[in-house]
Amino acid sequence: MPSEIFRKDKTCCNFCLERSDIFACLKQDELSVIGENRSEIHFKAGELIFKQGTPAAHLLCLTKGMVKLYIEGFDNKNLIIGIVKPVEYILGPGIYVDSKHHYSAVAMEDSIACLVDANIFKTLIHSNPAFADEFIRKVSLLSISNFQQFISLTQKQMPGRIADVLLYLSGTIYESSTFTTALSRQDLADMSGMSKESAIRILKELKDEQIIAVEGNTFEILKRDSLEMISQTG
Amino acid sequence: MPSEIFRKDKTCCNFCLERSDIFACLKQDELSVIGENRSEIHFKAGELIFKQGTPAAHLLCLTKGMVKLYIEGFDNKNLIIGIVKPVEYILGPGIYVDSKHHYSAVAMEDSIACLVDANIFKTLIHSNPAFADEFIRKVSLLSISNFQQFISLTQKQMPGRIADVLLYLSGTIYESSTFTTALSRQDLADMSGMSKESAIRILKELKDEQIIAVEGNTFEILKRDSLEMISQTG
DNA sequence: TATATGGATTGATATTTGTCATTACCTTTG
DNA sequence: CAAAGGTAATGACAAATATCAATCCATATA
Repeated sequence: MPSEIFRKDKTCCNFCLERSDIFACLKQDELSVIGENRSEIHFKAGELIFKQGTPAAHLLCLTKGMVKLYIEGFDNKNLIIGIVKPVEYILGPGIYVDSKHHYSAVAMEDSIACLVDANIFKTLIHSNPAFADEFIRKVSLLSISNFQQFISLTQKQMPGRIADVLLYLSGTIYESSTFTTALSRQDLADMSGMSKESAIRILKELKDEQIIAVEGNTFEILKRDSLEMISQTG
Repeated sequence: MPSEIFRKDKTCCNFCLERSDIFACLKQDELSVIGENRSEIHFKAGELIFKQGTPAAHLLCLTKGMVKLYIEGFDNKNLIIGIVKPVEYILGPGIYVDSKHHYSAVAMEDSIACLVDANIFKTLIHSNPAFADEFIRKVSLLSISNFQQFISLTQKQMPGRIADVLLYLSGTIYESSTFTTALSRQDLADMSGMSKESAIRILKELKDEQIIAVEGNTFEILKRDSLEMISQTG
């Protein structure tokens, strides 16, 4: 349960406390440790939050805005592996391996994030088994969703991949059949592993077939069934 | 350090103890718990060890043979996400999420594996922070290597992908520039996300260019530099 | 030995997808 | 207003890749 001091302090980690399930199992004094060792950072839309290959020593908890995570590949081609929205935290796999970032993060919109030293996080995992379980559960969920994207990108043709991206954005990220996104067409292409032109073409086809409506950066899923069918048939 | 009783008992978990780094941080009594609660299973080449979608409640530690892990996609197409050799353990992400397998495992050769109840594993993670760290480290490493494969499969063309598979087999799995594998051409295709025929064609090209030698299921890397170049240039 | 079986190989062809060039559109800036 | 810059959209074309069919080859089986 949230303590009084956190209720009063209407910033970052307090907010996290109320939303992100992973903090639910922390005791009051453990939350205090986090609260005392965090720094809140504001990012403007488009700003780089951290870059692949640089040293990583912090857990990042997003409290406002939206962030895209992407692996930088060859020829300046990126692969977007996920979108993060409040209140969700980002803790790359490098923390336990080589203390480096293995993907980059960019603020898609003006965003606010809290940084907590990774060592504090590790200490909590040692001292609180339930917290450790929650953390491993989180990592496992991420791994499972990676598998999904893996299959989508390697075994489906372009319409199926675009369908998956649209269903992901509508279902998981914006939680609405209509959504306006800060993602560019290039970003959608980077999520579905194709060229920008191909992404545009597939979107136009879906639009022509009245399966979706597109108006600039506003999308509406008109026939979810059809989209799911396209996702299935690859 | 291995205890006397484990030294005497020359089977599964004792062997694991001597090899797999994750067990190094376990205390003697903790190892005993594992030792008392394991069952050793023999698999013939080609046998299914567990199937995607079925209930998962065990940690599997491979002590002999070789196992391929693959995601079953659409149209009977598989994506091989990794090869496991002794002494390595397999603990899918489902254990902490939905207690189901999220990929299938098949014995490539005659294999022996020990099964340990996942709950025992979870208990150890609670009681032994160093073990928890090792485990999370392992999961993180897996995640990082997933990213590598992700980029390889989505951003490289066929020669680059085949090069990556050959370098993986030579470097990580067989640890030799010459190796004979139980993997079929279809398996190599399933590792690199292409059709069997395409895989065969690329292998032939590499052979024609004297970069590798192929004789049935025996491969030899003749020019590692060239192969790495092909991997880089996609 | 003859015959089946399954993987490996090859060639021809069709499909998918990327690249390149051009234009349109929209916003910002001088 | 005009110019500039960026994203979006479109068409023509080229490259990458899959599919299909046929053949080869080794091994198992009758």
